[in-house]
Amino acid sequence: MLRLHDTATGQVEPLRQRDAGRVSMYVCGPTVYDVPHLGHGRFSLVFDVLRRYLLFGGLDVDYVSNITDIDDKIIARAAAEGRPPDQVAAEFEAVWWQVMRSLGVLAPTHAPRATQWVAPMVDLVGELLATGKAYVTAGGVYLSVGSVDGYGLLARQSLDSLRSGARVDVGEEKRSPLDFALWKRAKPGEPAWDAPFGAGRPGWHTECVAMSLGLLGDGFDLHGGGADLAFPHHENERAQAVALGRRFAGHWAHNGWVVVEGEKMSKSLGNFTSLTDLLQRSDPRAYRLLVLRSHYRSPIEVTPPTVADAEKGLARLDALARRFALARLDAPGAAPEAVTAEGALAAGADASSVEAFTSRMDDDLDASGALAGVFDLVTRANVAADGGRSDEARRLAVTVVQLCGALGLALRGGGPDEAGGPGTPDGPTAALVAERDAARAARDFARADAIREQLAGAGWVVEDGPGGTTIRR
RNA sequence: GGCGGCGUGGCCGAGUGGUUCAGGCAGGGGCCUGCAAAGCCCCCUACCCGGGUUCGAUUCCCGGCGCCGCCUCCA
Repeated sequence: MLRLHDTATGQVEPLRQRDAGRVSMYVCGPTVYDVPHLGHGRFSLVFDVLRRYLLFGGLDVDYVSNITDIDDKIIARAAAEGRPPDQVAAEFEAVWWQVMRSLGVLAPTHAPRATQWVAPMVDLVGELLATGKAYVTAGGVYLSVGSVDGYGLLARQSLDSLRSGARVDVGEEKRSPLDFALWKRAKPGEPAWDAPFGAGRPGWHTECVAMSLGLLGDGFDLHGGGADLAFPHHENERAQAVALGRRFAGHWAHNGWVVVEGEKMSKSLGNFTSLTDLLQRSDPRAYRLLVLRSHYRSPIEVTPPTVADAEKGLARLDALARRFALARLDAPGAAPEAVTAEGALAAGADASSVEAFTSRMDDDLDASGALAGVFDLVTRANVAADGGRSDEARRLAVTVVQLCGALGLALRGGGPDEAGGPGTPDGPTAALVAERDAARAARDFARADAIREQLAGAGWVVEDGPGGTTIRR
């Protein structure tokens, strides 16, 4: 049974299910006003790993992750570029899904767009007004947080203490600095939807309430996102649900930062902040491995050296898959379909290793520890193979591939038909390989080395094994 | 000002009141190999500082120092 840190209590607690055998989770998705950055990648990977691990345990998972496609930033960018906001949103949403695919993130069960949920949001704001806990101003509708019991839970601070630190914007019509917009009245030229309290657009915090409750129902199991969403975003979502007397998320999970050279990543810090850049420069699986290597709540350093380190770790895993000609879990995309414990065992994985993996992961998703166990299996598999114990070796190697698959890591066994694999050498290249084998058989090592140079020049890594020369990219 | 987190061996990064241990990467030495690559073995080996609790603390408590984050849009 998975135990997971809950931001609301500050404790690691069992992740309870409202409906037996089924987990309902909501993860705050991106505002699509720009290309995704490393932080988007991290939360997507973290919650993908969580989801996969729940699936691994045989649970069904309803996974909802939204697209915020109407927002001040989108409007600002559209205005700056002289095009409609929905065009900006559509462009960056497309980039988003493409990046998610390349990271091997399983597609959400539902991926609602804010603009398609405006009607429920208008209803929700109307209900809040009816309770008297929300109020209308010239600029829109605000929620009075002082009327909400327990406001500050996720910040783990009292309302008073939050108030004392709050910065007050001049010119706002809020009754309290912490009150937040449920609805923003449209200024001329801005996109607007009709509402009884004035045409405008929803405030950011409102959409997640409407969509999570609408798609997953009251008292859904888990709400997640990056640590900076805990306050105020998630707190403000919770406040709305509480104000309406509805049961909201049963458990809150937040992942840690991406840092660059010791500081929170920011767009001003140049290199590697864009996820698309990272994925162009390195194996997308390396970022997943990097994320898996540290605890999900810890900050991670993502820099060229740490990425390179992860790529080398990946190479060790791939080499094992190659040695045993395993790893077909990557079809059809960059990541495997969900792997279940049952499926892993049926595929021949070692039961005690699966158990060890499970107990690590059950402990607040200790992926780093689980991964250490996997690397241990790599060594054991190689040792067994070197020692001629091929059945044992194969069982351990299968375990590695299956457990990596459970974490969403597709290993590459070097098969020519493998998605994302090296591809089949063309005729002339294959002829060179054959010629090199002949030269080695004839002990013409000068010729063999020359051919290796030539192949290396074309980007092939040459490996001589008992069965002859193999090459790979 | 309020609240929270972190400080581990060359680097990254887990974990724990006590004999041996994370794990990866890098480095050194060996084995294997025609040479490489891959693989295996061995070595390098830590817990910010000062008190306290304890038979014993890197692990618990207190204090200090340093770093980081949230309190404002932010993954």
